[in-house]
Amino acid sequence: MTTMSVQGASSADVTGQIREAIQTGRYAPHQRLIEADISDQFGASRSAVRNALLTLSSEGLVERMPNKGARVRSVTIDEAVEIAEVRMGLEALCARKAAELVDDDEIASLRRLRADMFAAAESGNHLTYSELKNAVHQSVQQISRHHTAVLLLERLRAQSARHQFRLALHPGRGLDSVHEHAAIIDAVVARDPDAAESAMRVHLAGVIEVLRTLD
Amino acid sequence: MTTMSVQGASSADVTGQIREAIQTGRYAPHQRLIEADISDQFGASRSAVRNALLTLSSEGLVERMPNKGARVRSVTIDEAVEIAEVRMGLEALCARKAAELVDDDEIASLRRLRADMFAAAESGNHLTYSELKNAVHQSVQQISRHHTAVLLLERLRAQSARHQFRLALHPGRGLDSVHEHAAIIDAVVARDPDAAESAMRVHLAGVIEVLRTLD
DNA sequence: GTGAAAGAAATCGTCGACAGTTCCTGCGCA
DNA sequence: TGCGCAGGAACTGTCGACGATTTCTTTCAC
Repeated sequence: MTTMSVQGASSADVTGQIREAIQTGRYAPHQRLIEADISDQFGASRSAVRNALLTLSSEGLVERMPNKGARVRSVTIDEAVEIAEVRMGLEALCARKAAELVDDDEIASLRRLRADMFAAAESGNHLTYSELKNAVHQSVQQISRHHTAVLLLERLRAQSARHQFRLALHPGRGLDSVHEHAAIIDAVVARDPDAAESAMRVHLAGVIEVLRTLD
Repeated sequence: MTTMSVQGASSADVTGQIREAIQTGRYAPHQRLIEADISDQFGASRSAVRNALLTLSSEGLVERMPNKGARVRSVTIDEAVEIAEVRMGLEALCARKAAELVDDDEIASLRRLRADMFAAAESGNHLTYSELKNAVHQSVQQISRHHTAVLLLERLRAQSARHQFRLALHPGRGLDSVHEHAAIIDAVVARDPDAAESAMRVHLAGVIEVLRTLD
């Protein structure tokens, strides 16, 4: 191999890097994203960056104004509430489907998750507890086998990541939350679609409630 | 202006043209979309076409395999059912919000729509009747002021346009459908969120039922 | 000083060319 | 005949350059 490739980071790589920079806050909300600057920053061509911004725009992480450039999309509280409301509809659907389709292995896995969650909650380990809560939602979605709903939920989660974070360190929340998540698991494990959908709705209604008071 | 622009159709134009070609069936489902061919066909540059395909892929109208090209996405019956299930969740949310937020002008407009719909149904005018049914859904979504849900519904509708079409000329359907749509309107006009959500769910459950038997 | 207009700078949008990848085809060989 | 393996055709992917548009700055008349 004598001819070294002169290509920098490819389109897909750059997309990932920018996405991470947005989600970790290295690029602040509402910050302008200038193609030339970013391409320097990552040692990629401007086209690669341009494509990345196009992709991220379709994911809702970036806002683009024709001829005026892109900026990090900042989701207002109102929008975060809208997103949570849509999530409620979609996750309710997933919970129902999950209760219909869950198999024995998945039931075992959910039971383990439930136990771990209680353990983490009692030992006050907030970080792993938070991760386990997310794992509950993820599991339910996987079990539902509903590709369309899961895809949309993924995108919505990315968009509201920032608010999700603020929510996580909201005081007082977490105690009810354990039982809400446990109720979801119990309903799915019991293969009761109505109860599963209802438990998921109760849980997300609580989330929306807190979101509304956030400021 | 002495220097004529040599630019062909721009990215946005091409996107629209290809989108239409897909939705009207000029590009058949599963047909390969070769960038060079299309750029000839529309007198546009290959980059313009490429961007268009990227956009349409994010809208779910086109499928792209890395290094292997794009093709018209063909939505299977199973996927169409999934999409309809998600629509049920989202439109139920919109119906609920619409019943909460509807103002007097919108109520008047809905009443007119209701009357027109019955008139078209009785006179056997299938084409305008079908358009009016769509108008009901559109109106409810507009009234709900739920940008997030409306945006997602728009995309889903584009994806399942073909099945929507087949559904329209399904025999026997249309008679119940009138009353289902009327029930939705009545509930929103009565400002009854629970009834509105429920009426919308009943209607879309019927749609899903028919979809499942389609083949 | 103020405001409009001209000019310059910054940035996005588009293009054609070339590089890289996949897929097909035909050839040699068992 | 069947199989592997060049070689080439058919595409997609990436790049740097140029053109268009917006935004900032300067200039000048009133």
